Amino acid sequence: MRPYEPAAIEPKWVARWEEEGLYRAVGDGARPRFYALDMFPYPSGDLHMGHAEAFSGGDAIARFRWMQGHDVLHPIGWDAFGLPAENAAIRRGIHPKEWTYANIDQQRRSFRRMGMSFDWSRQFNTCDPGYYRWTQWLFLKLFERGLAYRKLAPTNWCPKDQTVLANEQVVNGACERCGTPVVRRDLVQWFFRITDYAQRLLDDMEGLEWPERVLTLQRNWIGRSEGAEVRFEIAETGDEVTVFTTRPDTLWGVTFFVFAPEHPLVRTLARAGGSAEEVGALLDRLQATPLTSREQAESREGVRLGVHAVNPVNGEKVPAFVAPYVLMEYGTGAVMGVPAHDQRDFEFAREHGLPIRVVIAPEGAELDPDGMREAWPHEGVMVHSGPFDGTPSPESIGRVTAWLREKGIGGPAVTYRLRDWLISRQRYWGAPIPIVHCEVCGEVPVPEEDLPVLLPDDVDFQPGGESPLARHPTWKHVACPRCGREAVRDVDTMDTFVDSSWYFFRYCSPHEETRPFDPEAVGAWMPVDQYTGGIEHAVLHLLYARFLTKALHDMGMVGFVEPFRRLMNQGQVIYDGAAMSKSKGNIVEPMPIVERWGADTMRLTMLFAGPFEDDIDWKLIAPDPDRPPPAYHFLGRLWRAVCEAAASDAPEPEPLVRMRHRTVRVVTADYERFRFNTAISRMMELTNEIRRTLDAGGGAREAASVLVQLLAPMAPFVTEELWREVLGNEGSVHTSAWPSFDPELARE
RNA sequence: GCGAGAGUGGCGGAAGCCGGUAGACGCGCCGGAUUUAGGAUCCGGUGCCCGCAAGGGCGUGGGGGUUCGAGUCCCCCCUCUCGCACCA
Repeated sequence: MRPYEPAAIEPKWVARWEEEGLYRAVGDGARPRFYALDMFPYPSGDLHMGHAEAFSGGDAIARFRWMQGHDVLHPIGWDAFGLPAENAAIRRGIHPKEWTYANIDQQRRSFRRMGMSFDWSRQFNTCDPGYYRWTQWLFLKLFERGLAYRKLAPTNWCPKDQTVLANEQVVNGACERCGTPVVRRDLVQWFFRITDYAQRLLDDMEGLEWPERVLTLQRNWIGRSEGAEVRFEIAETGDEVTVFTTRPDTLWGVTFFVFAPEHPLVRTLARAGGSAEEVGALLDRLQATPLTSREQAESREGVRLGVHAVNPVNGEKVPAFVAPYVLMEYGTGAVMGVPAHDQRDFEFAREHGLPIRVVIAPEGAELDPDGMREAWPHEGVMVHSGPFDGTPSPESIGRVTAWLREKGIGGPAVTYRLRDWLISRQRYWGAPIPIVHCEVCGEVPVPEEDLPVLLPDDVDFQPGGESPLARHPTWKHVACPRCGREAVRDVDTMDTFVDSSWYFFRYCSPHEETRPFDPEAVGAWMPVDQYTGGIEHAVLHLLYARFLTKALHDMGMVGFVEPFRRLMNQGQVIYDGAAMSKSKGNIVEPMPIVERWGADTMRLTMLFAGPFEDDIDWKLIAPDPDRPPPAYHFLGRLWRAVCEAAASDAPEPEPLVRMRHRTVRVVTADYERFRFNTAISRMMELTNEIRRTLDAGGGAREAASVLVQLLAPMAPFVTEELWREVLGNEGSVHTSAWPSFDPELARE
């Protein structure tokens, strides 16, 4: 009997499978289609442990579906533009292009070595002009429909990376990529109008088979809030100011009024109220304050504007303030102050000596405003509220809202936390925004036939506050496409997340040269049946991709509104309780392990370590780097058992027959639910039973054959070698028909 | 604070929706066989406590409840992880 030697068998099969064209998606409709998608990798180096984990699971699903008779689309490509590659290239003193393509080559080699069942004929990189011309094309389509627009807005600026960031890319007030606290900058930037889709992004979650965690994250991020809007008037100037509130039932408790510092009326009202100097000083100070420290300061500072707001429900005049605790980005940028029933307003009132008026009373009790130590934000009965006295809480909000509408001073309103997606980047390594700025014509889209707007290679790409493209001597100077006068190109590039928000469409027809994708191919393959990737994209990529799909749907380009039917998140691979990182020096590389012990061992170890969505602590799983990871021993046992079983023609005893059928039943169900770990444990049991049977003189050929098939999606090499060379089958185990079971025999 | 999820041997983890011998499978450890040797292979043992043994007792974060029967269902509490966090 030959020993189990992964290094001797694995490379051989990589070559054979490619020769035989085993993993080409056909798309002829002869078999049911299955689109198995893995989040495409970012080429920042060789594959890491996270890739090994994610792709082991994604590949198992694709192979399982293949054996079940599906026509599987399992593509691969590279998310190749963006900051990390650019920063790494700068550190190494080489061109981002060179660095990126070298990494792609390396990752491609590693994927092949691992035996991934990708359809290599469909691969592409987002930094290739053949791809990004269509990213630019999509920008133009969004622009046409008013979904891409430019505005002056306060933005999150990363001082280290020298670019603006989207809200989704700011984590705890710091740059998602480098951890530097972001500062505020007012800049004219391009945005995608994702807020138009806020409600649909919420509603369409209903039909998604996604982990609850991810849906919750998206729901929170969109942050729908129901309430009312109410129009106040500024007594001294007659300006009308609308506020949003979730508690219209507390309107009779308003004792002051507050504007966000960025509110457009603040400076004029300050002048009108005689507080221009003091207010100006506050605004100047805030302008220089990083967003983070401003958000974290829970101070209740504020300045009296000197004007008053008129409460429309009772005509009372209350003093107006400007205060940093009110955010321009949420609601209308102005709020009514109800200290008795809102904690922030309570603190503000105490700080500034403002009256506290109780208008909601707890069941059968009174609140004493002077004795209150905090606001009372709970339900209760309305008091001191004119016509609404005695109205109990649950329905009071609706009644007051209806009344506001009748009186013409407000009405129901919904507000979302979601902000428009800022997509401009002041960096080199990205797709140029296909717009020309003309002094006469304004923002002029680059004509479709002139796409792509090529990213020039000869640029000093050091970040420097404005886009490096601006420093190129000639690139930006063009004739206006509309009037022919001298004009300049937009010098910013697009956020990498724009590139990745549509790549899954491209896979369906990757060689299209006259359009981004063939709608027919997209209609046939999509939505994606199974999407595998990390949870870190819960409110980034996954939200953007959903938005873009809906936009394409509205343009009549696709017939569905959700791109990913089913989503599976793998856990992280950590080491000794902490994330692997260069600074900690605890990085374990997957490829040396693959070279030494085999890809099958690597894959099976990942999948057996625990539930797919749970984190794996590599130190606990494989504490000694010089000893084989645990799955290696199992594969050796399997190898010997199958070799022995193949050599015997003795009849298979009934207990083994039953176990064989049972295993097929349970393992099939486990694959469907991504329960790789328990599937493997079942196969280990079958392996043990085969050994016992053989030792007792029984036969186990059929059981061994079934076992090899069941394991094939997770350990493609050893099973192929056993299937063809040991069990003597003609074709590949990976195109063999998934074993069936007799329900009678498969009973427990 | 709000939201989501989780607490099971020395360790990773099993015990589906719908209560039925808790700890499958594996790692580690202990003992044995084979071997020049082994980090190779094979066999046996391994939740905790008492006991030489037969056997007995205790066990799924804590407390209570429902039930013939609870890791699983209900109530209260504790701990941990992850999001969001001045969102009006």
